[in-house]
Amino acid sequence: MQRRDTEVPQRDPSHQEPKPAPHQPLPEGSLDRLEEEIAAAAEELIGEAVGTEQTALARPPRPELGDYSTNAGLILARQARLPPRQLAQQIGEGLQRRLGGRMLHFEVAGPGFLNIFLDDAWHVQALRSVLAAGERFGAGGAQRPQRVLIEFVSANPTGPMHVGHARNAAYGDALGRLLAFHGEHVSREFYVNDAGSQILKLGESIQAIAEGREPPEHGYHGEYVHSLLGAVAAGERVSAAELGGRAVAIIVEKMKSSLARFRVLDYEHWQYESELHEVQPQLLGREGTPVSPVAHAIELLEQKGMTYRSEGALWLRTSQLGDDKDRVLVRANGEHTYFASDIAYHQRKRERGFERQIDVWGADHHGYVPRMRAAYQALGGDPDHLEMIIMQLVHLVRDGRRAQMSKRAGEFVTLDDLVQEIGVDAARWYLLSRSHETTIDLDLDLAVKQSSENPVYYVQYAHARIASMLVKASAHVRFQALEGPDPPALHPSERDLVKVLLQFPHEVAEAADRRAPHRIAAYALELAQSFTAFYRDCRVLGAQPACAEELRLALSSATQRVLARALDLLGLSAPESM
RNA sequence: GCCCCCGUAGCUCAGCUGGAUAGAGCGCCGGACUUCUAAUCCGAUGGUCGCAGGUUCGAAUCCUGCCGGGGGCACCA
Repeated sequence: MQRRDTEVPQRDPSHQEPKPAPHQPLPEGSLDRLEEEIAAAAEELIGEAVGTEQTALARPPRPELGDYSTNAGLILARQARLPPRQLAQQIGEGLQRRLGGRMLHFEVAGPGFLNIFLDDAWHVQALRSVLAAGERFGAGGAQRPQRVLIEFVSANPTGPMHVGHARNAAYGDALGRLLAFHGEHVSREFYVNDAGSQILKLGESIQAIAEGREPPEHGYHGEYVHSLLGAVAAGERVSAAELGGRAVAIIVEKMKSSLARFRVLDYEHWQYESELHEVQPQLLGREGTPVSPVAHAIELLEQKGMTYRSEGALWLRTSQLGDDKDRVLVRANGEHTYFASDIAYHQRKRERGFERQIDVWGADHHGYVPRMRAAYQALGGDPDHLEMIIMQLVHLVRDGRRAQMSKRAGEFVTLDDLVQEIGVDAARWYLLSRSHETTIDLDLDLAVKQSSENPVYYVQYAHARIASMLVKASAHVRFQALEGPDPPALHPSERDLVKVLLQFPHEVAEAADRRAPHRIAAYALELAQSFTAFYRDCRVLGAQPACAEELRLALSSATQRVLARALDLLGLSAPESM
């Protein structure tokens, strides 16, 4: 074993840092630590601080190329004024002095890669660091935790949620879980568009059907409207507006239960658009009297000189802030546009103290992005603090051809249909294992047929396998601390599994920073595969010597924990048995 | 016309803030169940990374142009 005091990187030799307590070792097995050592070795050579943003510690494509490789020699060659291979060689020598026996040897390869070969003790120590982190392994990597508000789904309350909403729901929910685990303070909201003409139309449609008439032109048809007839009692005379309001209440309740079944974590707040038009006692306007949030936002924009009147309407100068043209806030007929409500909503969110707002929108809203960003900026917000994530569409495929999703044509797959047909886990995996930036083709018949082959079950199976194994083991082995002597030699599959586990914090950080939960799905599959290979190659229960069994149980336990975490981040279940 | 997304194996998709011989799942073909869960495993097949230039030691990745697919360009929501 290396002496610890030779391994502490001394970035500033003149500053005496307190030695770490013997029982609180630095996370020697962590990749951050390894990167630090590489950077330190490079700095020692170059004699100045090096930019490590560009350098990367990677897993080489083939095992013969070592456990890890770094491109530091290539990236820093210019700064060091050395040929890349020569620099890599010297960094390797420095690293060898720092890591001592933990590094078996190194090789310089290709144009200047430094390939690093680590010994078994390094891997065992790495596993210990994973175990020591416990449930927090991979958590809390956020640089500076912020109050983040994610608004997602926000389906119009005029009909059922379709597969597009399902994708939005799965994504927004997973992103929320991911950011929270990463260390952000996450809130979730659903924006209910319960104002405007569409709700009136909905009321009129229900009225018409209740009275045996045809719904009005551009009204709502179909079974779904029939299911809302409970909003009006037999013989009762109510206005279309009132009826529309009642229908919204019913639909929102339906959406809540559908989302809960889809395992979407509860929203902190359901924001009704209509409330943004109501006078809020605590919100004082220019005149010193209470105003509505919409009026408040418009006043602010007027004060900043960002509005003007033209053709009877009130306009916002969004074209000054990157939009193609100016946009109307108040129409000539005196009604507010949807845009005005949305501005008020975003302003309220900011005033409520959210430092970052993430809106998850459908692809059909992408043209809306520049004006919203402009408005946010016009109100004094930092445009970088408003993220509008555009989800690409889910295309319905029937008989190998794309079909338009249309309520009238019956080509309409709802969130509930999807859950009923293939289940929550398969549906979520299907929607979350792909980037939100790519369109998805959904052939429901095919999805049903293939649902049993969904890779999600492979991941869950690995989890269940470990669970069942650990139940058998727990009676006679203590493994959590991994206190025994290191086993004689690790199997390649054991070393590989350790390295895949070590990747997890990095994967979480990447997925969170890039708003890309699908990376977690890819990682979960890779981890399950590595575990299965390990399970195939290494007998766990009863392995000899005892320290080998202890290590393998520890490895299994750590894997189970990370699998469960990855599944949870995607809102998937982690069954104990299958 | 302008803007956004996509084009990678038979299919569905990863990889895209530049790294080594481009990956996975499914499908297809051949094999493995008295052994810790066979919802598994092993092997085989499978690619002009849409096309053409450019930048670079190095391009699926960055830049430009083109082709193809999808979506959006309201005093609708």
